[in-house]
Amino acid sequence: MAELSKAYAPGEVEETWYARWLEAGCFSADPASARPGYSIVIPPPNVTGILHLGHVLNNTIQDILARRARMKGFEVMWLPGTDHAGIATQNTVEKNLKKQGIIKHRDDLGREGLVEKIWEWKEKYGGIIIQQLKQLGVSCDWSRERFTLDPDYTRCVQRVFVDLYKKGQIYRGKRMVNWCPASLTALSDEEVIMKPQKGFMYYFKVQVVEDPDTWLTIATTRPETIPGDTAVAVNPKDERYAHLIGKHIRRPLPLENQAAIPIVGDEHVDFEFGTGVLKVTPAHDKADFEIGQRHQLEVIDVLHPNGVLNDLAGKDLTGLDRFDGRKKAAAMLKEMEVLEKEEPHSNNVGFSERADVPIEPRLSEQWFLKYPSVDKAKAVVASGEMKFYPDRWAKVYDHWMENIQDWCISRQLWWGHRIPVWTKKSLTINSDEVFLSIHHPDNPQTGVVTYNFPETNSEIVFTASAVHPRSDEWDLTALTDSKDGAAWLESHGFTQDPDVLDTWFSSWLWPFATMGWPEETPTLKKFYPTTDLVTGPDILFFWVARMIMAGYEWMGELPFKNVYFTGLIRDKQGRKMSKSLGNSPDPLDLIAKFGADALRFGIMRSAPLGLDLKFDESSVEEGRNFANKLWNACRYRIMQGGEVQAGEGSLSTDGVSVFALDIAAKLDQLSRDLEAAYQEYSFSQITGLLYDFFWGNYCDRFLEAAKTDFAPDADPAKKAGTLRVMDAVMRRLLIHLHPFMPHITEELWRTMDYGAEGTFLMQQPMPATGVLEGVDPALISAAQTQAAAVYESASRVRNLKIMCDLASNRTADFILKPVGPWVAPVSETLRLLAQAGTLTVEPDFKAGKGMAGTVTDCGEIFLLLGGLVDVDAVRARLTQERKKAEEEIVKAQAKLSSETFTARAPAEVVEEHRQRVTDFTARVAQLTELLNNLT
RNA sequence: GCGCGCUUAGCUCAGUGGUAGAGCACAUCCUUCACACGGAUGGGGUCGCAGGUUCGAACCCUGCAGCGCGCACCA
Repeated sequence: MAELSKAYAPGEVEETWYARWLEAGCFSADPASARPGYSIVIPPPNVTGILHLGHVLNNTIQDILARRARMKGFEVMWLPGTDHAGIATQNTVEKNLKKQGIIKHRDDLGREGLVEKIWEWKEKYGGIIIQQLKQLGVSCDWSRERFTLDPDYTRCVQRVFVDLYKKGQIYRGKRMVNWCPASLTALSDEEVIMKPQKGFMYYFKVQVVEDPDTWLTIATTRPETIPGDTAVAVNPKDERYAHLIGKHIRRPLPLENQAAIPIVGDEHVDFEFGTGVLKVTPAHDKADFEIGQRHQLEVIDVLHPNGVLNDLAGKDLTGLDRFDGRKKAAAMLKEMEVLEKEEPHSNNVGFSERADVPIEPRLSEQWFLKYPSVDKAKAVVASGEMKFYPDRWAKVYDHWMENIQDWCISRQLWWGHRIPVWTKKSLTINSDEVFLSIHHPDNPQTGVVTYNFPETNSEIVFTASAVHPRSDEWDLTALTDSKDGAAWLESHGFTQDPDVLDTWFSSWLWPFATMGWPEETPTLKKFYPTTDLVTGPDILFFWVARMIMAGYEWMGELPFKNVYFTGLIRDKQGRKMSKSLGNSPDPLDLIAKFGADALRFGIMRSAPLGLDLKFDESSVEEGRNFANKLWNACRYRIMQGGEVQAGEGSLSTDGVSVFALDIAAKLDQLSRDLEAAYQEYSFSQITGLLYDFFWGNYCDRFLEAAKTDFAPDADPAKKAGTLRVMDAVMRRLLIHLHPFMPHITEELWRTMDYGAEGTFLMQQPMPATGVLEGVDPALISAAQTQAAAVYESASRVRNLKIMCDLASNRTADFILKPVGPWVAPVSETLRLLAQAGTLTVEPDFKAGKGMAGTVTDCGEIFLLLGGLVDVDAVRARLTQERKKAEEEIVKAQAKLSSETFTARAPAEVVEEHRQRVTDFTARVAQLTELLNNLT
């Protein structure tokens, strides 16, 4: 055993062990292993991301699960990787290029140029977060690192797209979508966040064309869209307006085109809201679009994609941003004297999650997906086959699945998986064999035909649609998931769809696309489905739900058995971590300052199950202190010398003190409690158990008690026994602590020689049985009672010392009147723990006058310091104690005197109360005697 | 509007029906040969409010309030 420094310095230790683990291949997963499989796929961080505390929490949990599983005998695969994160990454790189003055607009580089720049960026910065994760000590199998734009991965995405298309789950359509005017792309519903906004409600009046005396008042929050209005709607049941249906009003804007637009009746209109008259702008509102469909209304789009008003908005508004246009339009209405009022109004507005600007409902041609395997995905959680922790998220999941909407999967971006669809327009019938086969009688016009190209060994899926009924012109759509197929299409004049797929359309394949799908690889066979998924509830719909559906659709099985949802990390005031607030500490700084183990333990200790975590640096400091304490406990063991008891096996109890037996019993209890807490993924409970055991029981009690056996004149056999127990307990404690604090435990394991040279703690099997297996329970129980009594008594004596105003370092002499013959053999330990000069055991001791004392579980203990005692203080203390005991008696007796209690409460509860009365009565008697002695 | 969660010591949180707990912070004492990143002792709580169930409620039920989250959304 080596010497240890007085304080633990984590820096070098952590680096060294991580390098050793990597070198020894400790993290690599072998699909051929005979051990049962355990797997986790990492939630892939954004490739341009840097490590933040959310990652620390999430990956520490995964590492704990992975390391524990390894020790429990599983072949563990933790698969790491990164996500290309379409919008976020393209935005980041574009912004950066603009900042550097390389481009002003993405078009300056063009598609290929920009994508090339993003790849350069990815190569340069893409690995940062992975390197940072390594500093945290995570045990991912780095040889399996994947990226969602790897060639193999792309092939999976394309294959899935083609497959869904063939199944009729994917379609293209002109729909109202959520348009981000900043990123210039469509978004899914999940990427829109509703935010309460303060704006104005504008009330303006319009004249009925057929009845010039009648004016209608319309309330709107968006007057800039008036030029796009193609009707006004009223509820047909609304008596105020029903008679006007079919007539027209004059649209006030644009000034140069004050068209007459119809008044239509539509049930959608709520006559309680506003004036009960709704302006209908089919191009810029989802509900309005639907009204437009019902009444065959014209669609007038008055906005450019970037949110600037276009020519159709009229000469006064064109060129203005939508928000400036709003003010201008309101001003114009006012000038026309049709603006009746504007009043402050709060409403919810959808914002683009990424760009944080209000989204614009916009009619555009997009690809949509009807989700596959919905029923199976719903059932697997509802039935409990897949478990959510905490399980309340199952309800949220269920609700979303119940109301599931088609997914807009196309994005008008360049960074991502390009949609594997090619088109050729206005083809006329000719001798093209492909076309002829599509135009087969069984597949008239729109059928899906798969064609295999022998020369390229690739499959292409075609559909054809007539440009006009009975015309000879056809539009062809072709899909392929192969490079050869793509090449064939390109060379035959087909053009690929310019859009890319939503990032999540690749992420949802993560659990199997990373394992070699569609081949039936050994990895898939061994490690799919994965065991645990650890993620945040914020991506429950984005990712988790979709992975479940994808898992069933292509693997025929669920992708993971358990999902653990972490909380959000907030600052001490409960605010979200954000760059602008500057309240987000850099994990690497924390690691440098306190060590990775300290960060891991600290964050886990303050992470309540299923709740947000309020982070404070002091928790990491506590982790550091804990590590240091552990270090010193081992250091103390080393200082005692003697052979270390390596290896497992049950503990011989010959000559072992009650204190040693007690700590061994508590260790076995700890092992059981930990197992139960792991079953519930209750990490704060686990850290609590470990902390209490080590600090409270092992250090504060056992280690101090053990010092009796290490005194120069102590019995060598006793010393050996205590050391034996110390080693057995510390050995297992290191095993239990290892998943949380891998580096320091590995270092101590080596230093203490607990394992054979060249082996690692991280590869140690978790012992299945307790160290006291087979030991007489009565023996253990007696030891525990005695040890507890000594610890309790020591505390009372220390308290007595302080009451008598004796400083901690003052020695004082005591007399102990023992409660039984077992006390004398442990009295030396009690003396040590109580910091007494002498502690004389005298069964027949009779206290004299003016003698301070205390009642303990070992017996009455008196202080032999007559004249120096602050009698008043001791009296006050004893009186207070007696009062408390009397109150307890009153409480217990009150219960016992109730007949309903004695009749209805369980017998053991009643008995317990009787016992309490007896115990406290005895205590009161003793305290009274002590008080009498005082005067 | 619907749903979910939270409310316990100054702070962060444990505590699923039977004696209210921990860590930190605070106060006092102690550098005693594992650790001052430490030890010892102590003070501190009508368990958000109001009802109900029960012999007994921090815990179960109902209502209310405050905070947070999710879904939906009316121009």
